[in-house]
Amino acid sequence: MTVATWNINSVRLRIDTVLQFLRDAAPDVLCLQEIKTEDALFPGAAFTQAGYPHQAVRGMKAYNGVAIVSRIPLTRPHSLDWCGKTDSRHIAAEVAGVEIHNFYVPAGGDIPDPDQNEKFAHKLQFLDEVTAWFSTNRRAETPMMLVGDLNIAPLEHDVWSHKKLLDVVSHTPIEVERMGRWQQGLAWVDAVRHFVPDDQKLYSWWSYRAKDWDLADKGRRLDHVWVTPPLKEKLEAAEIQRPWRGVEKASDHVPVLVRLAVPA
DNA sequence: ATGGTTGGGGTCCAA
Repeated sequence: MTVATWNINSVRLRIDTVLQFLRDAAPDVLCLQEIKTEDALFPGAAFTQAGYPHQAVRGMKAYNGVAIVSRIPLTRPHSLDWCGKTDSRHIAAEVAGVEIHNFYVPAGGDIPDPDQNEKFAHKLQFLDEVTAWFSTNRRAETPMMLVGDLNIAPLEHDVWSHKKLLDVVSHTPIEVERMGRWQQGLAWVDAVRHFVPDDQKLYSWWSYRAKDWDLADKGRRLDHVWVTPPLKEKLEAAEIQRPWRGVEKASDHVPVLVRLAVPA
């Protein structure tokens, strides 16, 4: 089974690009974030026509929104709310005996101080709530995947300059530490770093604001795929597909793919 | 230190 995750930054605007990706990469499951549409306007028919009829969508108007589309049957779809908000940042379902959790973690605004910036406070609370939820409701022995735009680049070489980004939201020690607790809670394995050494630069996002994103290459690895220990020995490959950042009208994120030795 | 770009919805907010 191959699972992909992609922050698409409007699924309606980029539906043709996504369909091209599905033809090109042919994942069994695609998890999307920032679909930026209410459920009624989600392009479900286009995905069905492309061979992905099994779908779980949690959208809202204009902001956020997550979805899972699959070639193979998807059961037990459910979405959870966090921090007392109904802002469409989580959806989960079971595919081929694996429970997949798809997250869009709050970006956290600009100021890395929860007392001055309520968006950063929200991000930290969100991380604490999901950590507590998994420790209460799930076990590390259960085969699960956790994917999505987690809006944190935890390792030194998950950003273009560790020193320059220490005070930049997405790479501050406070949120990296929070993310570490989340990961350690169920002994989640970083499926991409499983294949790529920690001292090698790895990015999944490049700002729209850079003059030449490719040349400057000031990226961050904000998009992640984690698996619980029973799936660790089943990991076969992982890939971050950088070329999608260079297409016409690209998302600022690129897809991340992980292949598992699990029959689809 | 500053400003740079994009998307959605509606004349600004979030990233």
